[in-house]
Amino acid sequence: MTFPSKATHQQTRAHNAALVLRALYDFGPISRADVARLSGLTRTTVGDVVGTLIEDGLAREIGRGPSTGGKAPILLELIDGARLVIGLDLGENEFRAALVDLRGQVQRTIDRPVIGLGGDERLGVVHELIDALSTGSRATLLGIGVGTPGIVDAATGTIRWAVSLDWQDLPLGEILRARHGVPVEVANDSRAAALAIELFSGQRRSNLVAIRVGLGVGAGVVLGGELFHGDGFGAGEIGHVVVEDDGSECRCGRFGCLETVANSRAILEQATRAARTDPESPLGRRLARGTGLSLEDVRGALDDGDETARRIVVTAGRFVGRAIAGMIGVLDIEHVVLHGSVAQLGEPWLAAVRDEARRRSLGLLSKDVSIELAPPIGDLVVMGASALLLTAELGLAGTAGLTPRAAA
Amino acid sequence: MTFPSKATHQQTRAHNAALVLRALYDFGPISRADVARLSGLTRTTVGDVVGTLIEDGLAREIGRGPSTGGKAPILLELIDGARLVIGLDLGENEFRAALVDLRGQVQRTIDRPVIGLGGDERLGVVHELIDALSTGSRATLLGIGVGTPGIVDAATGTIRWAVSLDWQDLPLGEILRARHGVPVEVANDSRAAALAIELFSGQRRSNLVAIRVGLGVGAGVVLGGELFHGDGFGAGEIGHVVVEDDGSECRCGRFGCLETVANSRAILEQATRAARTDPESPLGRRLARGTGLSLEDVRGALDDGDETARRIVVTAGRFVGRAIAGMIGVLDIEHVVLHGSVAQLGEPWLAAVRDEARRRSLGLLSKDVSIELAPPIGDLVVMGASALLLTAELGLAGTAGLTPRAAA
DNA sequence: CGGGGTTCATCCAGACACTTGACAAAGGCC
DNA sequence: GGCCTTTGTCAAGTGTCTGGATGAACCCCG
Repeated sequence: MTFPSKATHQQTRAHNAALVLRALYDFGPISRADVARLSGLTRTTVGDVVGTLIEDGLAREIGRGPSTGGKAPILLELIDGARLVIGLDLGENEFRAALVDLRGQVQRTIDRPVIGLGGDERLGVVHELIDALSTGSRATLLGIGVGTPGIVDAATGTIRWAVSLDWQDLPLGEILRARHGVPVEVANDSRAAALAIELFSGQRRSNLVAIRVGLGVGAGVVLGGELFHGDGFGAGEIGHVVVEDDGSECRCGRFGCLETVANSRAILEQATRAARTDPESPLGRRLARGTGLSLEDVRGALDDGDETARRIVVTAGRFVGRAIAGMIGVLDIEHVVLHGSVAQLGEPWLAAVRDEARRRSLGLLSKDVSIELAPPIGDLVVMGASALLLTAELGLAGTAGLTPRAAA
Repeated sequence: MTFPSKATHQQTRAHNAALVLRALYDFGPISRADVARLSGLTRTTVGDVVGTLIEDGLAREIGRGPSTGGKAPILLELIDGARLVIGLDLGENEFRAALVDLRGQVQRTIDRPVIGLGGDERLGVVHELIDALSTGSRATLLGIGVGTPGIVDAATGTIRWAVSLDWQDLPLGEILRARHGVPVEVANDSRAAALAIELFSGQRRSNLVAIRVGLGVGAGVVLGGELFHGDGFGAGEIGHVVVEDDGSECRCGRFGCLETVANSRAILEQATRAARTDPESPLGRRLARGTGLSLEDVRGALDDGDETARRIVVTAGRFVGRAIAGMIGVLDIEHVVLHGSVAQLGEPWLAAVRDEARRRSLGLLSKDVSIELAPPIGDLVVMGASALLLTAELGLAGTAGLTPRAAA
């Protein structure tokens, strides 16, 4: 049993400083007095904290605001570019790195294909990407965030198991910290994406589930504004819950996993079969055009009113809805966000997800549930990787800065 | 959006005081120096806090322990009976109240049948029970905890919806606080039970799910040592997730809810049908004996090797296992505890639950999962109601005392 | 145009709680 | 008996929040 850790004055300060920073982040430009009202801190304390923020170059005064009957307030704003973070998306086929500012604005992006590379070579690519982005901005580099497939021990930054990257028990966090000398956060890609939505979508929803449906199916669970990892850092691994008896084989070795019925491959396989059966259908004509069907083709077929395509997509969507219904029961979470390549199929799929989720969950709970597509805020994994770091270092998400880490 | 609240010195103190109390609670008898080592606090601070605890009558010195090479430590222990709480279990048929000490030891219990009573009369029974238990012990009465069916706004103590008790939007917390002048915590009974297991089972497991399978099916989700309520205080309401297409009608109005296939009624109905079909079977002979079958009869039939009974029980258990598999995927929680009347069927049921949960969840996650029956620590709802209060007022569970409440 | 009221920001003294360093008390070991 | 170790406490110091007071800045109004 781990014993909870003590509280210190430094933590109090860190918490309140994070509070002020977050007020600037979410509500700026804003005056000291308004920050005080918003946070409950005294004007004195806010003034003091703001002083250090300005000293650190994180905030600045931008002149006077309108008076409300008395002295006009001095408006403060966060300096978006005061710190930069590097967000990494270690995709199966391609690694992407981006230099991102505090608001999630991407300054530069680099991609590198990694198909066919071994584990060590892939690690080399990671270094290379970071080096390329960090030259010239090292002064303001807040740290490095990494989103990767597989199971990641986010506490230490160790990748336990990432088959598709040929990595096992790789202490990536430690390696990057040692080599680049900045804080590093590592998490599973779907989890990271969830945090991106929490932080950058413009609406803080302290509890939310973000489900990624693409080739894989995975979710990120945000509770109390913070990523929830579970006992073994596997929270959100819903893709391999068995949902169909006697289903087809999954890459995990089991049969009938959610992935096998709801992911992009499942949809494409069925679509291809349907296309072969009826070459004159919209799906069939699309198959004839090229080497194989893509989700774009399926989407096109849907637009053309292909009934078979619709049925395939709806069936896949229903399985996702079913999984959501289960989550609603367990967590009673009001916000579910969908993303990934399959989510981009749009309406008929989304409608099926929603319908099935509502049909299968307690009305009292589900009536307030919103199931939406992710807002277009860029590459969610890269953004999420950045969000990991902003949260850990600046307390921009979550309950703001009470972690020992933030006090350091 | 609610803005996080500020940190103060009082909260720091409350947190650290809770930490010391908890060290005494979990590891006592223990010396000040050991508490300091355990918590990371300095000996000075620990000594100071212990002073106030002794002043408040919560702890006492019980003489010297063995020396480890230096001055022998003064051992401290929690005074179990220093405070008492009243725990209420508002069951459908019967209200139960118990006077419980800090260790969960029950001092006195009172039961009152409430069958046939209206909502107001039931509220009267609640007052009556509290009055009966609180006379003579008001000085040390820490507060009142309530476990009730239905959806409860635990933040305010308002019962939103409890059909079986004929209550709707009843501000029970406020009513009891006003009438009895002590802190009051109200929560759903299944949630409360989960907290009881967390606090009183002797093993703190910061994440756990406790599933109650009886006439109703409900769970309590403990995350980070604290009850998780969800956005609408419905977290754990898994009984009404639809798990069977074209299933039978549930009391919630839907068809095929988990309850309809896994609760005691489902088992008894199928058992009765089987008993009628084959009157010579163990089930059949038991049906002939009385007016109807009980779970005891089913259990007896299982012991007699009734294959049909086994199949019925296993089928019901499998549905629970399926629900657990879903939870493992979403939350990756290692500890699942089962309780309620159906859980007492024992082995074949439990084995089916376990087997199905493992078969349907990702091996990497489920291999470390323990699915156990609740330890025999008395009436779980009464204990849980008490635990609610001990947690809120003394910070005995959870991350210890950082809530504004505890600072008061 | 000046006075009164209001709001903003800061300064300063005080309170609170943790930290550090020192020390006496109490035990074991040689 | 002397020395070392450990415990518990004390006093001084430090960091941080609080609350009252003060000056600055602005609006409104006569």
